Amino acid sequence: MTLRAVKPQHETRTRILDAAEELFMLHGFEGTSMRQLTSKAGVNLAAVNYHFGSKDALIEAVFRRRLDPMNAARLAALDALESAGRPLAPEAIIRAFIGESLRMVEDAKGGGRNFSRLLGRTYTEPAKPIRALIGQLYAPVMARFKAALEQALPQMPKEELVWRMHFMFGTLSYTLAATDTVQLIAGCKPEDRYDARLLEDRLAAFLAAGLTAALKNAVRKAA
Amino acid sequence: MTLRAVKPQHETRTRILDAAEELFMLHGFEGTSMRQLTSKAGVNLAAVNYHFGSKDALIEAVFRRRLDPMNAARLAALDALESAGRPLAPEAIIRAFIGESLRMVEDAKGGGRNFSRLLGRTYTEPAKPIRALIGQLYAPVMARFKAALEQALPQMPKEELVWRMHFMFGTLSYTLAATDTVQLIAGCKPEDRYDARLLEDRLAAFLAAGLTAALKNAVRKAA
DNA sequence: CGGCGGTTCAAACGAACGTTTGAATGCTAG
DNA sequence: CTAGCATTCAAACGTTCGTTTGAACCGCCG
Repeated sequence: MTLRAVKPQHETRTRILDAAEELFMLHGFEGTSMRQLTSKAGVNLAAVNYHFGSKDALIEAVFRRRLDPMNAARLAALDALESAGRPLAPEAIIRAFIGESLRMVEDAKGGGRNFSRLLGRTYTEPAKPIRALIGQLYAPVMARFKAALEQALPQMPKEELVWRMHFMFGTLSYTLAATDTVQLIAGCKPEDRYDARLLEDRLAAFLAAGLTAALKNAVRKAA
Repeated sequence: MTLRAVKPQHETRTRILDAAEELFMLHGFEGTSMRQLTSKAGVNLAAVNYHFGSKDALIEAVFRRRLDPMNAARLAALDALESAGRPLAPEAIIRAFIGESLRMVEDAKGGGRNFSRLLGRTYTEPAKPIRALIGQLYAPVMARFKAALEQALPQMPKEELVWRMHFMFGTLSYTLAATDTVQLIAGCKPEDRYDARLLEDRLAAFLAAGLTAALKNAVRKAA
């Protein structure tokens, strides 16, 4: 509990979390073994069970370390918007949501890029405990942003809005997870892939247009 | 090679493929064991190695069974469009691409729904051999649709189009993979989730608006 | 200086992994 | 009827899995 304790006290934990972040991203949870993980982290095999209790508890810790602050930042950004001017543009709300996560992609040094891709692929992970965890961590943010969008688009049928939000999260999560897939389409070098500012502009324009698209007849009838 | 051979000759293969489709979707490739898989399929443990050679070869077979016909159907749909009228609307091109996959989601009985979700989560799978397989299976379709969109949107910078196509595939794959996540946003019952017609209308409207959105200043400068 | 909590370590636990084997099975062709 | 072939089967292969154990190590406080 003195000088030395302050730094290395959690150094092993941090090294484990960083290694887990990268390996989970690369091979999935079930595809990553404790032996790979502890080996990459440079710690003893038993360290994970000592510090976290189990592999499942480690998974939760990996998500909480980044997701809690990120969602807090999203809510703060929305707070700032709402406290300023009255009528919120849909695109401003979208930027409040995606900005924080895209900035994380840029942070390759701090491991944010690994986590971004991990998070992106986790959205499509159907394993029950993980879905439950993600749902729990996201519920408050989801509710706030849904309310904000409902207010910004009062004429949109609620059900249509739900679907369009679903599409938006899909686009974002895929963008986070598979930035490299652009090459499959382009067939060329990446260039500015990690310029968060530019990517946010591109994505915000795309999403805002989709979100505020005119209603089709069939859809309007179903509502 | 006579009567009996026609049906049950490949019945074991089919049962394995169906079980693999569902289990890979639920637990991923590395998370699915041969023992679960053969047990669910109701076949002997050795059957997979006998009929397919290895687990990896089974994975490839699972994708080829559905993806080859689906991409052929996409190309056929685009052919039909191009042979008819000259100027193609972007939304028509989009529908040619997404229609076939959304119709597969509806086919819960034939296992198409399982495969849809498997496919959706595979887009964010970074494992090298799988990315290579997917890339190989999709390359021709990607090239054709990219060319069609370039022709339909001649004024759009090539690089911006690449990104918007990336966003589109992301939205589609997420929609296929995580149809249940709508509940996270809506917090209510699913209702018409599997009405492919309605879903295609919603998605096509969203994507067409995003694809043809006005260019932002920053983005235009970068191009 | 002695020992005490927090941490690391090598070693081992039983269970489950993908794959292989060689004998049994059942239909087909001669 | 029988020889032959594709398929199925139970059993075992060696390896790796997540977790547990008990001893060693360390800097700090009494």
